[in-house]
Amino acid sequence: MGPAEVRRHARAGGPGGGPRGRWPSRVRGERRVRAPTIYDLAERAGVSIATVSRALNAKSGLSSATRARVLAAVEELGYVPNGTARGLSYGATETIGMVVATRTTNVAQASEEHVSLLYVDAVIRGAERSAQRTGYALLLVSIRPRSGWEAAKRMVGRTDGLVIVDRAVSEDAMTWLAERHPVVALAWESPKGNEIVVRIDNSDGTRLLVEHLVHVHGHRELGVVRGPASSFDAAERWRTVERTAAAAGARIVGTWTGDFSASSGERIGRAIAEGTGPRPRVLMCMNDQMAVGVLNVFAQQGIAVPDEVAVTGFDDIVISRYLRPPLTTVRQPAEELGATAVSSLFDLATGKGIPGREIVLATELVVRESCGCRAAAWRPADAAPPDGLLAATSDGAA
Amino acid sequence: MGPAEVRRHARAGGPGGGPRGRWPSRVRGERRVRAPTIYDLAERAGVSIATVSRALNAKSGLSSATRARVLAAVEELGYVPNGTARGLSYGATETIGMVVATRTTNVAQASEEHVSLLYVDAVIRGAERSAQRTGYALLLVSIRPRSGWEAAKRMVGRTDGLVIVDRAVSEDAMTWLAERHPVVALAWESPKGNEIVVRIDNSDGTRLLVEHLVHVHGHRELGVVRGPASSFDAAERWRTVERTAAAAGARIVGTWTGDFSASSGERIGRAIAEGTGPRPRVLMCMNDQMAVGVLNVFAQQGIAVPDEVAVTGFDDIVISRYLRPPLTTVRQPAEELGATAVSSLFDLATGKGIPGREIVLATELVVRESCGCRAAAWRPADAAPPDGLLAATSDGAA
DNA sequence: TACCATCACGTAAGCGCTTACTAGTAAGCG
DNA sequence: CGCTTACTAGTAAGCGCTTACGTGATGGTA
Repeated sequence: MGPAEVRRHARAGGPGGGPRGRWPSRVRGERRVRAPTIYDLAERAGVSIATVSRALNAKSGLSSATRARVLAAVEELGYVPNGTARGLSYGATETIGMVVATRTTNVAQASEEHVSLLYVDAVIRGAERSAQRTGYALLLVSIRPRSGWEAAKRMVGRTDGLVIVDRAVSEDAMTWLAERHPVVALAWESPKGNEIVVRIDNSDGTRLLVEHLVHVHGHRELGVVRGPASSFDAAERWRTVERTAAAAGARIVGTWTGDFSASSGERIGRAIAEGTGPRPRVLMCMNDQMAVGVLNVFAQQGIAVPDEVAVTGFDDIVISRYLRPPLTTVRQPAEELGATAVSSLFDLATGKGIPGREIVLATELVVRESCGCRAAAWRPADAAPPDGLLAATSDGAA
Repeated sequence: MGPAEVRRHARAGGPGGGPRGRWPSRVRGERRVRAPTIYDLAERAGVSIATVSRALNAKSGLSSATRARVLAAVEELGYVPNGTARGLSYGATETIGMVVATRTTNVAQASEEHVSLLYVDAVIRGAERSAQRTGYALLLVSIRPRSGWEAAKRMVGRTDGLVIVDRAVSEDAMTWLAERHPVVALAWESPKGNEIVVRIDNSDGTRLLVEHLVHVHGHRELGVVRGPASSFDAAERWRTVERTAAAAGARIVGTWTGDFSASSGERIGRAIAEGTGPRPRVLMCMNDQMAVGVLNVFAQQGIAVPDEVAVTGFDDIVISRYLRPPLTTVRQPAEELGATAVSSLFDLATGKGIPGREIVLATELVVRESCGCRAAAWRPADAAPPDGLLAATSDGAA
């Protein structure tokens, strides 16, 4: 076995290539060598590149001596496989794309918007965790309001599947994407095409919350802060409030419409505080962020929560438990949403997943104090359930 | 010019390849066609693949008629370039890797840890935003405590540069990485190798905070909740507290050591609340998360903040402004940190950046109410600066 | 009218890797 | 002792794209 001929076509400065990356290999005294390839490894170990590849990928049909020789060369040269080349050859990138929407580019507004991003951050984290478990990486791309979905399109050629979060693209775009790539949509209406939809059970959580307010606290008149008309979640929650309230014998005495942001909650809170009419005794906000805004204004205006007005939210974002009073809300399992999205993508890949399927995750009533319940004791970072009052599942049960 | 011969080497089921991805092209009735390549475009438009490539990349030397023909074919076929192939050929992936550390995998503990992740989330967001501006995507990888840095290593072969957040890898690993890839380290000590370090000015912010407590509120005795010994930030903040306190004529009357988590803050808060000795009148927590824990315990135990004990933090995480009382802290520009990291990476690429350089971002004192200042009025989502008392920059000034 | 830029496009090599196919060799068997 | 079988390892094609070179056609100039 003559030591394999190596160094093919002597890199005649032809097209493509050069050292790894377009990036200059030597900038201002920086020392960075050309990244070794399997050709270098092969030369070093005295084998062919096929053998190197087999050794690297732990394929069978190799003597352990040869394998050891190759792995030694890997150490000596500090070899790292070129994922791009691997992906091209192997036919899979081992990457999952995550497309999220960014509401604002405005830096001044950024800190305000942070609050609304907490939810997406959690989804991303869950997805990353799930992807990591199978050795995949997450390619993150955000889409600005007017920027179009070109960025999402480009992801098709760079990933093995796509997770679209929360209306980051239009319906047409979704269809286009799902026609040619495995796609999972989060918080989307029922699938029309190949995409798998993962969302939460808005109606169950909303129902539990309404029933808690009516049956435990005896409220018969509800105020509601609705979400934007464009939101599927907002619509579903509102529908359920109407239906459940009627069934439970309660009346809706006032509605306000926000856009899911904390500042819209503040606007509404101010309107209520400064209004002359009778205030509702309870204000159901259709998400936590608006509740945060309302709570802030009420604190400022000296309106006691929950004694004068009870306030509730929806989502259970991280900050809700740290508010004063801690916010009673419905937990939406954001991390699990992300994790489920990724595993559904894998299912789609292995043929186990059913295109066009819909997966609904359970929500959970989280009773804290803003509804009028009293925490009997504290547990780390959160309130214990009020003493015996409620039948519904409480916070931290998991 | 005879219409170019197309469809080379008739795909004889050879190695590699097949339709895009390892993923089956047809799962349970799902319709997904083989992704069109430039060969398909070339055939459709009646030109060669070189011409297609030139049209796609807006190169010159093409008649506008030909270009239009190619672009029409793109629309008709729904073509998306294969980023992997492009990356391999072009020599750049147009992707930036972001390596972050995950503290826990434990799902039950997850909600507790969320708080500590807020900071990293913000950094990621900033980086993504910055990358997006130049058409780059972010490849996100997290590293678990014991998982080793293999994942980071693999990123070298899949990205054009790496951002390492907050000690996600060891020093040796950092050196190894920086030797063969453009690397920016966040919250790292001074660079020893090629890496560029971006961090915040811990000492300036800490100094302002100490001086505020001493000169504005007249505190002469400070309690300090220190961070973990392993943290560079914690050490620097602590050093500055000691130095500045001495210079300002104040004494440190007690120190406790936490690990930067909210739960360690609760532990310490409990120890202080239940302890028999005299309580410090002010407690400087070296990050916000520990302050959150302290505040929670104090609320539970009926200790008035700031009247009995003033509490301060460091970081200005999102929730700090919504705590009761709103937390006085030092703002660390997390998003800017991420954005700066990415732009430094680009600088490194274009030769403008200096390897081994250190970039320090300014911090800002954020006076709210937990220090004893009183908000005169509220502004959206935050408190206005206390009336005339302070010289330091206040929150929301931007 | 011969010649030479210029333009528009085609040809083909090569990016680094995986893998089907092939070949050589040692062991097993009648 | 010739022949099959099982390993091990090499050869080369091909993944989809970019781009250095070539090559006709065109038009301008001497």
